[in-house]
Amino acid sequence: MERTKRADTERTEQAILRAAERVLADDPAASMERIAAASGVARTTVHRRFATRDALLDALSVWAARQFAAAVDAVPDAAPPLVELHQATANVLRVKLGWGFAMSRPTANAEVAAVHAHVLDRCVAMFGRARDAGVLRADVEVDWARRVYYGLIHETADRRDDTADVDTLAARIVDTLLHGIGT
Amino acid sequence: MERTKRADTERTEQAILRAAERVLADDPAASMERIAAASGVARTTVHRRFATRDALLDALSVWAARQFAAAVDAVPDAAPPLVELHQATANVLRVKLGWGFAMSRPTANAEVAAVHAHVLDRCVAMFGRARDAGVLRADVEVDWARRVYYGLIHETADRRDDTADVDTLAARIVDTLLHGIGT
DNA sequence: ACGACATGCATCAGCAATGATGCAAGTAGA
DNA sequence: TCTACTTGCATCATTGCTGATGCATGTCGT
Repeated sequence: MERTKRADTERTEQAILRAAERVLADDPAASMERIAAASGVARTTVHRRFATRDALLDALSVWAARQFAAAVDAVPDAAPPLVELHQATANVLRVKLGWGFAMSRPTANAEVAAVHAHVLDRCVAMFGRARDAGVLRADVEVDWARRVYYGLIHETADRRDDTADVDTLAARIVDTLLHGIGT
Repeated sequence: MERTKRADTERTEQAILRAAERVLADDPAASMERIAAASGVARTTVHRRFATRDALLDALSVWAARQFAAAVDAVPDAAPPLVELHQATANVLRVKLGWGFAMSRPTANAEVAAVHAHVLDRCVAMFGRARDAGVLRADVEVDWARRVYYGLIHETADRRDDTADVDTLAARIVDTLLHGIGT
């Protein structure tokens, strides 16, 4: 079923996906034409690689989801909660800085949904460990905690004019998440 | 230049704007057809009231911006920082829960830009007063504080399945903003 | 080097959304 | 009530996007 792809095919597909992310982040309604132009290929080539516009968006989401999963799964869950939190944040930021559009796009794709569910599980588990370790307040709803965390990451990843490195950004997120900005 | 509108014209325009918010929040690429249907008017009527699609989106943004400005300006800036913060949050939430799409949409409209700039000014001023009153840490960058604040409001307004009332939501936002979710 | 495959280009068909208009019926406001 | 305005309906033109295909040229992998 899965015949090995030729190297140039692979390169073309990557170029298209990267361009799609870039262009669509700027304008979610951008046409295939513009994506093709940004990829450096002809529009017909895009259609040959991705049968329909939906198929392209789907592939984009799947591609981003896989990197997302990899970033999350690369974090050792045996580390101390604070270390784990920082690592996870930094890893996710690294992916989200480059694939923000693809990662935020709602999709019906099963694999993407599975990844998000899996990440959510790990996130909740991580917060659970943090709470057990006394790092998190016990009276905060888990769902709200998670939303605040996602929100901070989103807010940080949205501005790529930030020149700070990923670890600095992650540190700021974790600090704000835990202590807020009040005295 | 500004002839007084007939009452039914006014009603129709309102209905269209409300429907547009509702429909576009669900699908930002929805057609005029769908918006018209949701408004309970014919598609041609929408075109009579708003010459082009852009004009409609623009009017929608302006309408939301005015309510936004009103919500912010209704907060007395002589109140104690914590009270002011809570009031502002609740007022903005009230508007944003119903006009989230229109308020988040990027636009080149001058009036909308002016409103956002004005709100930003008031926000920064409010944070300044809060800091002077010892409510905010002095070592936090103002811009980051503002982004976290906006992010929390956004995160809260995104889920209207929350049955909690606006004041409860605002209280949670302020608490999280100031103290985070850590111990 | 050779066969298989990918690409660019030109070109086509189809479609859905936009925007406009004339006309008859309804409604607001004085 | 009378006038001016608004609306719904039917209809049309235009436009921009999508998706497909045939052919010549170029590139990959063995």
